[in-house]
Amino acid sequence: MTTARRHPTLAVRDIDGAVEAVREAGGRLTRPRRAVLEALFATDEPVSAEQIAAGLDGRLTPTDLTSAYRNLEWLEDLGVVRHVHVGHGPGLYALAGERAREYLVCERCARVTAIDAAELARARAAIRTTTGFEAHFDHFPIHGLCAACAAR
Amino acid sequence: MTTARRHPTLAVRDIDGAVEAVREAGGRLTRPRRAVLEALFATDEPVSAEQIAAGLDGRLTPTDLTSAYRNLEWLEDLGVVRHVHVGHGPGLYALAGERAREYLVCERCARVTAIDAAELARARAAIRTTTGFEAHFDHFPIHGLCAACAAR
DNA sequence: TTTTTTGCAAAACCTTTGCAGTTGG
DNA sequence: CCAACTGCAAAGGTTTTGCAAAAAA
Repeated sequence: MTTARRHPTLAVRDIDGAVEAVREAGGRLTRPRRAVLEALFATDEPVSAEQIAAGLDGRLTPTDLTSAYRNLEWLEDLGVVRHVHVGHGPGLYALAGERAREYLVCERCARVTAIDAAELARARAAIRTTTGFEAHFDHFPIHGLCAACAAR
Repeated sequence: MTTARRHPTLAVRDIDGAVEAVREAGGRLTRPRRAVLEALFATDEPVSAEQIAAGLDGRLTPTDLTSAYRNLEWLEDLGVVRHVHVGHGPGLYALAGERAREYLVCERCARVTAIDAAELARARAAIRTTTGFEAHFDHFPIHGLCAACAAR
């Protein structure tokens, strides 16, 4: 789970697309590998390596935790997976190609809000203008006060 | 090192100001407590608990790591200290009252840029308008590509 | 068959906790 | 004196590493 170095996003629509990407990269489609991919396709929000290894809390085939971590890293290098840090807990993994999402975390009520990356276009433009940075919020979310908590 | 819950900033200009704040809070000025404060005043960038305990790599009186953590947490509750997460390493601590700084981390070259919080006013305004969030970037920095890395 | 990948155990890393002993006020 | 705090040791939570065994191609 590295911070620097970013992998080009490799969008895959379904398991078959992911399998193709794995093959194309010269990787093998092992059981844990498939299990990790199936878990990621079975959820619509970022999940921890532990949840993935547990088969999304029992709904899917469980896998060894170490294998989950290794495959998540491998798939992240491939560009198929990415991970985000929400708070101080474990990193949360998701498919990189999913409709680009970015996260907002309220530091008071701890609520996590996911929004479409497009919604932050103006903010990104402002950051680009004043700092030269091309910012994104899908790895470290935006922290602050949500509307409700800010109103007090 | 909690994420939710935010402590009101208590700006102190120097060690004496910090000592006064400690006293006012009914706290004792112990040796480790003073050592932590001295370390924070002796550096102009966020430092890890380990660096603080090591007396900023030998330049200051070393302290027990656990005491450093406990005092940092205590001082953070007081509002005198805050911490920021830059990448995947340990949390980095700084005086909360220092000229408000916010951080930008390049995910390619890993360079960390500190800027005055005021510079991000327009970005914050854009985020407020589109999401209702009152954002700040002194706990989780802004991630993205710096100008140099984005240019390629 | 050959190379990749697994599964387990163990370590690494950062941070917190328990507790008997020390110390600041 | 006595509550606040320390220092050590030990545990906790997350992630990585080593290595012999298993399995994909």
